[in-house]
Amino acid sequence: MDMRPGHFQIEATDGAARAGALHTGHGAVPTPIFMPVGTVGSVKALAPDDLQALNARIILGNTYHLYLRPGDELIARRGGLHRFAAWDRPILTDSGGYQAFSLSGLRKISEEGVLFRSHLDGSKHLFTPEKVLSIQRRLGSDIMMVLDECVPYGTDHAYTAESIKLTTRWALRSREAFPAELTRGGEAYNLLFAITQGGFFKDLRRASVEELAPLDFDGFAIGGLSVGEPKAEMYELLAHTAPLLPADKPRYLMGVGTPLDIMTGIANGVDMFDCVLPTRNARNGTLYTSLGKINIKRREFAEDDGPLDPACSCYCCRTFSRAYLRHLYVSQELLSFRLNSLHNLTYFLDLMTRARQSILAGSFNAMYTTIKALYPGEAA
RNA sequence: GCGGACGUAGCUCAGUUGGCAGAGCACCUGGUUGUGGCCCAGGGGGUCGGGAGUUCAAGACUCCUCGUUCGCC
Repeated sequence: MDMRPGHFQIEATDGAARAGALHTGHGAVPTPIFMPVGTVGSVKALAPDDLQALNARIILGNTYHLYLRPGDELIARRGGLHRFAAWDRPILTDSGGYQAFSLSGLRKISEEGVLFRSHLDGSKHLFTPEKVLSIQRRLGSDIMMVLDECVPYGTDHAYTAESIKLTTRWALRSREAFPAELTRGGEAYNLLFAITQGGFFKDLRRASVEELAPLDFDGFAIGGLSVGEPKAEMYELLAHTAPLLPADKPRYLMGVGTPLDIMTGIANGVDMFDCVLPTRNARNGTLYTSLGKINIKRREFAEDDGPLDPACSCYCCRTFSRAYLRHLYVSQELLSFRLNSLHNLTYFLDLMTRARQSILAGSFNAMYTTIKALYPGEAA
C-alpha cells in the first residue's frame, strides 16, 4: 500500500459516496472525515487529549489568525504548530481567503492579493498567494490551502466570472512558488489543495473546476458555499460541482456544515468537511443528538434529570443531566463550553465513523435516509 | 418629632410645556456553516406605592396617606 504523504486511496464506494484514506506527514486520515476547527491553534474549550479521546483525526488552524497572533515565525521557532499546540496528528490550515469574505469590512482585494486590516489592532497586512503558503509552511501544516476569493451570495455573473479567473491565477502562482517537489520533500511535507469557486452559477462552477483540475494539486475544495444562500440552492450547486472534481483526489467541502449538509456532501462524493457549527453551537447552547437538535437553554430542561442524549456514550451524556447542563449554560460556566463541545464533536465524529462504515458495508443510503428524517425542514 | 430626596417592568433607571408607558440588563423562543466566547431576529412582562382632587386628558399638577432614605432636633 502506498503510504506516501499526498496519496489518496479509495477503499470503497457506495453510489457516489466514497470511503478512503488520505496519507499525510502525520499519518493517515480516514475519509469521509470531519475536521474540528481550531482557528488559533486550539479547538475552543478542549485540550488535545480530549480530541484524542473523541478520536479526532485532523484539526484545522487558520493562517490569518495565527499570523497575526502569536505570529508564524514565533511558532516556527517553537518547532511548528504541532509541537507548539501539542497535537501530533494532521493539521489543515486555511489560507485566510475566507477571512477576506467574513471580515470584509477590513480588506481590499487586488491582483496582487488581499490587503487586510487586522481585527486585533488595525494594522495593515498584504496576503499574497505566495505569502500565505510561506506562513502555512512555517506553521508546519500538513494540508495547505491556496488563497482564494470567496464571493458573497448575490454576487452577479460578471463579477463572479472575473473572480474565478483571479482565483485560478492565484492558484497558479501558489503552485509555481511552492512546486510539488518542494512541498512534498524534505522535513516538511505539506500537501497543497486548490479551492474551486464560481458563486451560484453552474457554468462558472464548471469553469473553475476545469481550470484548476489539470493542475498538480493534492486535493480540491469546493469553496463559497454556505454563505447565506437558501439551502436548496446550496444542495443544487453541491450536486452539480462535486462530481466535476477529479475522482482520484480528495474532495473537500469547505465550512460545511450541519449533519444533514455533511451527509448530503458525502452522498455527492465529498470526502472532507470542516465547520465551526459543533463547537460554536456548543458554546451557544445548541446541541446535536440522536433525537435531533436540542436547545439546552430551554426552560423545559430546568428539571430534566435525564441524559442529554440517551444514545450517546460521551463523558457528558454518561455523567450529567440535562438540568445540570442547562444550569451550567445559563450560568455561563466554563464547564458548559467544555461539556457541550465534547458532546457536539462526539456527535459529528461518530456520524462520520458511521457514514464511513455504512459506505464500506454498502448501506450508506439507508443511513442518509435516517439522517434526513432526523432533520426535517432542513432538507431541500 | 421636623425638613428634604426618592417610590415607574424581575433589576438599574429614563419619561420634554399634562397628549398611545419606554430603554438597558434579566427572562422566554428562534437563528448561528473555511470561529472575534460573539452577534442577529422575535416575544412575554406595568393598578407608574395607595387614595382623593384639578383637567377633554395625569406617571407628571394639588392634597392626604404608606414606604425607603438622608439631614436636623
